[in-house]
Formats: sequence, C-alpha cells, structure tokens
Amino acid sequence: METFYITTPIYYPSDKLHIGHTYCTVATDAFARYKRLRGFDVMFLTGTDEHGQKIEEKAKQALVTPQAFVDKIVTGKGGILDLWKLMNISNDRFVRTTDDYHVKSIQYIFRRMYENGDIYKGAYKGLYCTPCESFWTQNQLVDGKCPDCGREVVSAEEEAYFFRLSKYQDKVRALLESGDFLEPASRVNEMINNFIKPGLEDLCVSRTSFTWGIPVDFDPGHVVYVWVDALSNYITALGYGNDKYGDFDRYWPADVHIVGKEIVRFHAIIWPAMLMSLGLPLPKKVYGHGWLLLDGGKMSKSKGNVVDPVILAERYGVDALRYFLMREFPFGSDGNFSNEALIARINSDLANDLGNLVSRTVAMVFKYFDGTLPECREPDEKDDELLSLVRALRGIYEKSMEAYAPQTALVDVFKVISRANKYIDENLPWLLAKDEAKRARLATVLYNLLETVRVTVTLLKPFMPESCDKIFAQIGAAPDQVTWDSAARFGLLNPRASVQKGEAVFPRIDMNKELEALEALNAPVEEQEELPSVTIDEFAKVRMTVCRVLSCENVKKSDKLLRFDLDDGSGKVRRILSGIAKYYKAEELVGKTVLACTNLPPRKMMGELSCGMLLSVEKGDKLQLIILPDDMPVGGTVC
RNA sequence: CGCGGGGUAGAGCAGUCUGGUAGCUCGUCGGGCUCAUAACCCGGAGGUCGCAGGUUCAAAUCCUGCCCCCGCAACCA
Repeated sequence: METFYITTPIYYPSDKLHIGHTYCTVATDAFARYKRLRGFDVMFLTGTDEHGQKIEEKAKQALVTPQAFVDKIVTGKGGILDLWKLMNISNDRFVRTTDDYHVKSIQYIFRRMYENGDIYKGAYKGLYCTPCESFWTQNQLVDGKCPDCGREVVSAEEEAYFFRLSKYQDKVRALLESGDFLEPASRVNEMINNFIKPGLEDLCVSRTSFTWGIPVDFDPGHVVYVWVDALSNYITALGYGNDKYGDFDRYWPADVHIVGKEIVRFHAIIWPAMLMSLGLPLPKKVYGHGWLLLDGGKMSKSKGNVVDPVILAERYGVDALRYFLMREFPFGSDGNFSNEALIARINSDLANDLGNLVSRTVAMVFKYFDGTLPECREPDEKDDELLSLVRALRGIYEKSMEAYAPQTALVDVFKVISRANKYIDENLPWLLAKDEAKRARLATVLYNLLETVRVTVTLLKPFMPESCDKIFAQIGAAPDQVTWDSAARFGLLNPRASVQKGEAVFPRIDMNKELEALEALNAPVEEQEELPSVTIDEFAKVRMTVCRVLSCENVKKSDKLLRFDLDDGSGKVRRILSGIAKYYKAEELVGKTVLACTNLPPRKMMGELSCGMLLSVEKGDKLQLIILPDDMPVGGTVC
C-alpha cells in the first residue's frame, strides 16, 4: 500500500495554544483524512517541543519543575492533548521532545554529526561583562561598554558546538530552486534573498547557559539546542536512532511538512542540511501556510486578541469551526479572522445550503413516500446538468487537494450543493406530489438529490468527520457507499432508499446575539496581570524627572522610534529614544513637558544611545504619552 | 534604495503567469416558491481594477515611475 507521511510542527508548550495552532493542525488533519479516504497508509504526526530556556524560566516562576510545567500544558486538563481530542484530530502518533526515545535519538544524531565532522566544538565569541555574567555583541554595546551596567567588557569565548550549515549552502540553494520542494513558491524567493544570498553561517547547536534540554552525552554541561532537538522529531518519532518505533524505513522521507510561514526557514534550510549531514533522504515538500490575522494585524498575547478555539468549538460545533478554517482562508496566504466571518460562513454554507438541502430532501422522502422511495423511475433531461456535475466533482476536488488548496476543493463541492438546491426549484417536487401519475418522476428527483448528498458529503468528510456521518445516517448511506471509489459514481444508493429523520446537523446561528455573547466572553481577558508588590524603598529607587522637549525627530529607518532631546534641568541635554512614532508626530511634541525615568542605564537602539525612558500610558492598543502642564518645574522629580 | 505580500462594487476575495465584453461570496433592492433550518430559486442596482505615464488594434493583466497598507528583519525600556 502506498504510504503518506504528513506532519505538523511540534508546538512549544509555554502557553495555551490558540486558533492559529488549531488552524495548522486541522489543515494537516484534513489532508491526512483525505489521503486515508483514498486508501493510503497514512502516518500523521504531531507533538510538542518542550525544552529551552523560556520553559525553564516559566517553570521557575510557577515554582514547579520544567517537566511538571510542560506535563500540565500538554497532558493536563484542557491541555494540548485535550484540544486535539476536542478538534477531532486523527494523528497516529504524538511526539514529545522529553520522551525517552526522543532523547536517546537526539544524542545519537548529535554524536553522529559530531563524528562525521559536521558538528565541531568551537567558541562562541563575544564581549563579556564579568560582573553581569553576560555576553554582548559589538552591536549591543553602548560606547564600547556593557549596556546593562556601563562597565568595561572583555573579549571572551565560551565553548559551544556548531553545525557546519555553511557547508550545505549550495546544495540547499539548489534544493530550493528546483521543483516544488517549498510551497507556495513565493516563499522560495524570501528564503533565498534573506538567508542564502547573504551566506549561511554555521549554527550554534549547544548551550551551557541553561540546563533544560537534552544533554550532549559526550560532553556534560552542554545541552542540545533547539534546532537539532526539535526538527529531528520528524524522524525520531518513526524510530530513527531508537527502538521504540520501527517504521522509519516505511514512512521516511515525509511527503509533506505542514508549517507556519514563520518557521519555513528552519524547515527549508536547516532541516534539509541536517538530513544531508546524516545522509538521509529529504522530505518531499515543505508547505508554509499563512497566518490568521485579527483586524489586519498579527494575533498576539500582548495585544490581548488571542482567539480561543475551545470557546468557538463548544459554541458552534467542532466541524463548523473546522470547515470555516479550511474554507475561509486561502491556505498559502494570510487571512482575516473574525467572529462575524465565522458565523456568516457557518450560516450561509452549512446551515442554509448543505444542512437545509439534507433537511428538505429527507423531509420530502418522508412526506411523499413515508421514508422509503419506490423503485419506479422516470429520468428527464432536467437531470443532466446536476448529474454531470456530480460525476465530475471528485476529479476537480482531487486536483485541488493535491495542490494543497483545500479552500478551492470546498468551493467546488459547495457549487454542486448549490446546484442541487436549484434543482429542487426547477423540478417543483411539491407539484409532482399532487399528481399520482408523476410518482416515478418524483421518486427520481428525490433519488438524484440523495445521491448528490451522498457524493458531496463523502468528499466533505475529511473536513467534518462527525457531521458527515450524521448525514450519511439520515440519507441511509452504508459505509461501502461513501468510499473514495463510490464518490466517482452516481446511482449507488439502493433504488428503494430509506431515510432517517434526525436533528438539524448545522443549526442556524443568531448573528447579533452571538456577537454580543462572544464580546462579553472576551472582556475579562483584558484583566491586568497581577504584579508582585514593591516596597517603598524599591519604588524610591526609580527617579522620574520632569523634562521639556527641546527637539524631537523620527529615527531614520525606524517606524517606531522618536528621538527626543530634553532639558532635564541638569544643564545638559538628555537624549531619549522612545517607540511611540506610531502614535505621535515628532513636531507636535516639541515644547511639551513630559515625564521621564532618568536613572535607567543607557541603552542602544538602532545604533543610537537612549538615556532613560519616557513615561506613557497604555491600554489595549492605545497609547498616550504623559504630557504635564507647562508650569511643572523642569528638573523636578516625582516623589 | 534591507526582504516579501497586497491595493478590483458597501465588506471579504478571485481574475494578473498565458492582454480580448470585470467575476464570486456576503450585504442591499425587487420578484418567485412553499419541500425545507425566516431557509431555497430568479432578477436588478452598485466598480474610471491605488495614481501617472508608456507599449498595443486592445491593458486589471505587459513596461516605467510614484503613493498607500500589512508582514519579516531591526527595534519598540
């Protein structure tokens, strides 16, 4: 049997997952189910990337071990496994980078690359501030001194392991430029211009600055850094370098890695280079999908605009959400998420078109034939168009699915569903029903409708598994009538087809009511994070000084920074850079009286030195500089 | 001149590679139908295709210049 190996990225469990992760995983699931429908031997892998400094720190804050921290997010109640269960994700395997077999494999992989000379011990060179115990790059220094404490730094080296990425530059470039390894094609230019052309540098693949990672077994004190650890999951989960699984030969190379566009770089450059080093075959394809944007901007925790998939799935149904995600957004590009679009899409496609088609068809079979069609038939040329559309559908659908264009596949299926609704109007079954002589014609019309539902819903099943089964039950379709083969044929249902009454599969949603409800649910999210209390002594350490703006200009090449020269009462000009250019025009701030924190250590931004911080007020996505009355004494301090 | 994506009807998008009557969904207006989930079907209105030049018999589409939006990078203390 032909195999098909498909993967999602492994997600970083430092927080709850949001709709963006769900989008990626649902898409991968739909492709996996589609391939299974076609009879492939599918391996669908997802998992979690659980190491790293950030998780180590978060665990520390939460006063638990890193392992306990990730366990809670991955396997705990409402965790990642629960989310995928809720979303009806059909992954065959789930890999965690803290799993024993993965750890073992990584150590093997690291050692192999070390032994073949592609990983070498080198020095992470930098400028070191001894009191701060920190490395800095030349660029980060302020006047040649430590940006944190202002003291002298010394050149220092820390030993670390490096991967000879540079060695594979030409091979990786050839890979990117040939065929369709990386899709969509627009991402190829991005990779080549941004990373290949400037030249690939060897990659630091070990760390000594934290311990939450996989130890380098031949050099304790070093842990394997994220690239080798995380990317390798795609082969360790098949049993490469371990004996937990034994189907590496069966499934590798992967048919496709589905990834978000932000990590295309790692999958299209570093991962192939690693595999070249290991002498393994390369994945056949990396597909970089787009992002779901909110209000045209990126979804992010700090903006407080993260969409929770659990709320949406529970309110509107898992399948409705899955359908929306796949239908609304072209897979390769970004799309705008909104609750309004979600509800509109569910109502128009699922409730009005599909749900209603099933409902009216089944109702008529009951009303006119007590639930079972008679065998007599009377075809008519009015049937031709619908029948030929249904017969052609599978081929069109297949083409779109193979091109990773699920939205197009769904559009095509729904064209046929719409045509079926029109077919009802054309044939006026309620008039046929009044004439005893037209029973055969009536039965034919209804049978054709049931067949149309059978075929279209068969093709929708990878997207909406449960709902489609409910519809199959209603139209009396048996499992062998909803296979891939049967989707290409018309007339498979028993001529004496029986239908079952059922609940509305996709109930209509009250748009206004739901938008209000969602709004209300979202409100508490804006609660302020609770901060630890400070003592009066700590507070007193902060010096806030009244300053007057002498001049203010935009910093070249930066859309966020304004450069202020301030009179702080000391007689010297104080220069502060502030990231508020989006909110204010430079010239309108000249002469204003403002408040600045003046005992922060100087810090370099975009190559310029900033001595302090202007105080502003932020709420939601709004920001306002604190502007004081003009009679506030310049040089005065807040007490 | 850092890199990329985009600007087409009120909203969201396709069409641009391969020039030839500007299309889809939602909304809106009018009509039809009564099997159905106030659903379904038909029709109308609504666009100087970001701006300015150029090539061409013909430009949303090809070429040149410009403006604006978004993302990456940098950075936002």
